[in-house]
Amino acid sequence: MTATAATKPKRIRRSPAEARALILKAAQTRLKAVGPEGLQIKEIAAIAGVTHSTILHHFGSAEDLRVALAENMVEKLLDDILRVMDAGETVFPEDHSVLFRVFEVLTDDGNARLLAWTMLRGADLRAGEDTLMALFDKIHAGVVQAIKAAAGDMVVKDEVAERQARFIIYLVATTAVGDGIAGPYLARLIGLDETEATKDFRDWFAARLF
Amino acid sequence: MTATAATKPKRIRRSPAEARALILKAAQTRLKAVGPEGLQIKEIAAIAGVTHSTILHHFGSAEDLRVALAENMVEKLLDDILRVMDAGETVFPEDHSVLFRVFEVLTDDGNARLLAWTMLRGADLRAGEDTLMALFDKIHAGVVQAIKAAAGDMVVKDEVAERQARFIIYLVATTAVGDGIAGPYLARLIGLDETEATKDFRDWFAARLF
DNA sequence: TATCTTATCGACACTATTGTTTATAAATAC
DNA sequence: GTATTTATAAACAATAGTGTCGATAAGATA
Repeated sequence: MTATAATKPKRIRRSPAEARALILKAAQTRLKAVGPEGLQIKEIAAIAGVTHSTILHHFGSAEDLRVALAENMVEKLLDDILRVMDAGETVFPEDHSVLFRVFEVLTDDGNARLLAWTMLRGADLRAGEDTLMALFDKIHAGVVQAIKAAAGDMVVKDEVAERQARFIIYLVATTAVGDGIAGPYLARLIGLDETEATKDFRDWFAARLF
Repeated sequence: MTATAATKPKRIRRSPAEARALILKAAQTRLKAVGPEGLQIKEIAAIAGVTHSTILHHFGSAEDLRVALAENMVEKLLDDILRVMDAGETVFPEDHSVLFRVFEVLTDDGNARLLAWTMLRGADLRAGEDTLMALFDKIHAGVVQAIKAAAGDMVVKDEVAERQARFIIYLVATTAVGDGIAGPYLARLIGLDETEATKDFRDWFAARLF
């Protein structure tokens, strides 16, 4: 509004990496605001302050942008979980922070919805699979350790613990995804209030994981 | 191809209820084949053997058809579960058939995907809520009974059992929904093969529900 | 039989979204 | 300073999917 600000804003030329990051962030904002059905490139472009053809230039297609966003999210999520696991001395099962973090990111931030949306559209989500599997391996190792810790004096065979760890991870992941999508609806039907459907349920769930 | 069959098939005029049922069934077929993203009224119309404007006539809009389909599915699912619960003498926790039925309907028939799709589009799914809540109440009662049975000689307070039953139902529902959507993807990442991700996991899950 | 209702159809119109093309300007290299 | 690259933009084209309209015919009612 100032006189000096009246200088017409010229074109901003970003590096590809910067542009992609900017657009992904705008998409993330849009996702949280209106859900995955609002994820159309014109809207995202408006938030990012670019035109929709710029997005197409960097991502190839609208679908590819959504896939990139989902992959980006999964990777950040796993990374985040690993950091929480590494941070706490007592991870499982006394400490519920890891589990809460999973729910927080997937449910509360709308990422489960994005993930579901992307998958329902038949996207492959294969890119970066090696990275993700490596991250999962680390998480798996942490859970195995937690299982043995929870067993106390009892000796747990490696194979048994590893298998159980995979099941636990699968359970947590599917539950968080389902919670993120159908949680509010189910809670209403079943008769759980806000607190019960989130904090109470998550505590109850965490307590009986091991 | 026969000469007699050459009689031009006249218009078939159905009752509204019949027409709706026919269309819903076609939509269900299409859903299982290609997932919710293929649920477009022209495709459904082709399967049902009617034109897409007939669908619009009976359901009002394409979105309303999807909502009707999802509601129809939820109601049939709950009804089905109740029937399984009533049928077996020993329901929970020895018998896993109820749980397996939930996964079967939600995951294997693609209904979790439909449900998620409908919810992600922001549909309300409020119609028939009273009916659904009544069904849920019955299921809840069955689960409470199972909890007490599982406790054996130990006395379980009504309040405690009822609360736990709600959590269990919530857990099963969210898990099945998440499994139906992200199951295959997660299984691949975690390293579970087909059998482990379905039968084995479901058995393991059922065994530790109570 | 005559009349009325409405389920069905076919063709068309509308809109939202994606993708394409051509031009320009901002960095970078020489 | 000149040339090259390419990120950005604006206008245009294409498409898919939904919804509308008028006409027709199958039953229902009298």
